[in-house]
Amino acid sequence: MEISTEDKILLAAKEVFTQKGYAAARMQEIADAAGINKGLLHYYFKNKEKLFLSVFHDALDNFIPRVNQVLEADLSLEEKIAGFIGEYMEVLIKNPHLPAFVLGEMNQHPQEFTRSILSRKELPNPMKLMMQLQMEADAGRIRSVSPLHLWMNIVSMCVLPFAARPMFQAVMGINDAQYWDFMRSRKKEVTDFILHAIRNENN
Amino acid sequence: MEISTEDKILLAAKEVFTQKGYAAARMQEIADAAGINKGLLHYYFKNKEKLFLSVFHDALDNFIPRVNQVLEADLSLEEKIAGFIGEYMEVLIKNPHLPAFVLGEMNQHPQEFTRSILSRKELPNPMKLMMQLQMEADAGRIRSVSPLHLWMNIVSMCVLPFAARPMFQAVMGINDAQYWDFMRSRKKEVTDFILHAIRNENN
DNA sequence: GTCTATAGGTAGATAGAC
DNA sequence: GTCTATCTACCTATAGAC
Repeated sequence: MEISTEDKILLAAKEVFTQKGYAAARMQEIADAAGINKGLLHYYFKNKEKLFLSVFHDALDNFIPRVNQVLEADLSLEEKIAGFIGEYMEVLIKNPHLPAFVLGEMNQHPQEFTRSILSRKELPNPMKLMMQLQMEADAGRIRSVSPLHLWMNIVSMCVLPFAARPMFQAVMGINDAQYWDFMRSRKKEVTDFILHAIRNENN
Repeated sequence: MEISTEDKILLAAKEVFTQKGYAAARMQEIADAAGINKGLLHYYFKNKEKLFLSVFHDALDNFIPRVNQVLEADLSLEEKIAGFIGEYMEVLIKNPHLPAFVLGEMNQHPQEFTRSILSRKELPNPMKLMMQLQMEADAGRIRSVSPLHLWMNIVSMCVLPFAARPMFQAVMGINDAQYWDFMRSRKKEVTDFILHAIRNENN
């Protein structure tokens, strides 16, 4: 079972684009990484932009459905928060360059990104989680917090440590092994942190 | 009191570099934005990389001392956390493109970034805050939490909402005014969130 | 489908007049 | 200090043989 030329290209392109960004990526380098030549690259993907969009959308399509599955599941609030953080960080541990890549590119082309993301089949959908938060707060089972801020807080704590890795390691003086130890311990740490933050003080 | 040509260039370069990134930025566009021509650009800054580094380091030098001043001040834990978040977000509100720019560039050139940041006069210095956290936890005045994780949590909640703005607005369907309302309300919201998360349950 | 060779355009950098 | 003109290199994309 061979790996098709198209998949070899997509794999190589993912590597180069995520590490260098669209503008600095070179078609030659992608061809080299895929073990083919530039001509063949244009045979499969008419131009650089089309190849980039394939990589970019593949990344989102692998990501969004997985977290949505947790967000839309029939789980208690605590289970859902723990499940979301676990799933989200699991995907990022396997794709550690994804956050900086997506953040960088979408800020360099915000209007194209917005058009493009809104036309996708699936968007991140935190609505059910936010409704649950509101209900639990109304029922007095958790502290009353802004669902939108809480959602932003959860995503921030999951995503930023990947994107800020070079600064974090430099400032803290930690090596790669220590970084990954820290990241692995984060799933539980962030979950506990959030559950404590929304605990009702009257319990 | 005129603005010097060099400052006009730096200002224009900051705009173009922070929005397009190093690789996609064009010397021609910077020259146009500064109201001069390409030749003069090379007269003041020998090449593109030197111009970029001036912008990049100016950004960090404007940023790091301001937050360090709070981090190293003689304040109670609660005041320090509130002060840090307030100062950090205040700077970012005035430079909203900075986070995605810095995150993107440092991930595209991690080794150069690491060399460069370590040779700067001043690094972000959360040590005193982290010692305070440890002491308060040992004294039982706050819940025992990992200082390193807490530090990462605070920074994450401050920084990511700027870098993730296009995704956030698209997914939530909110306009620019609503986005800025949200961001302005975040200083207090994040501070409260953290203070609740580290509250000691036995109080 | 896969390759080589090259066209065509663009951008960083320099030379030199004023 | 500031400008115009130009050189040189590189990179995307295409043409065309196999």
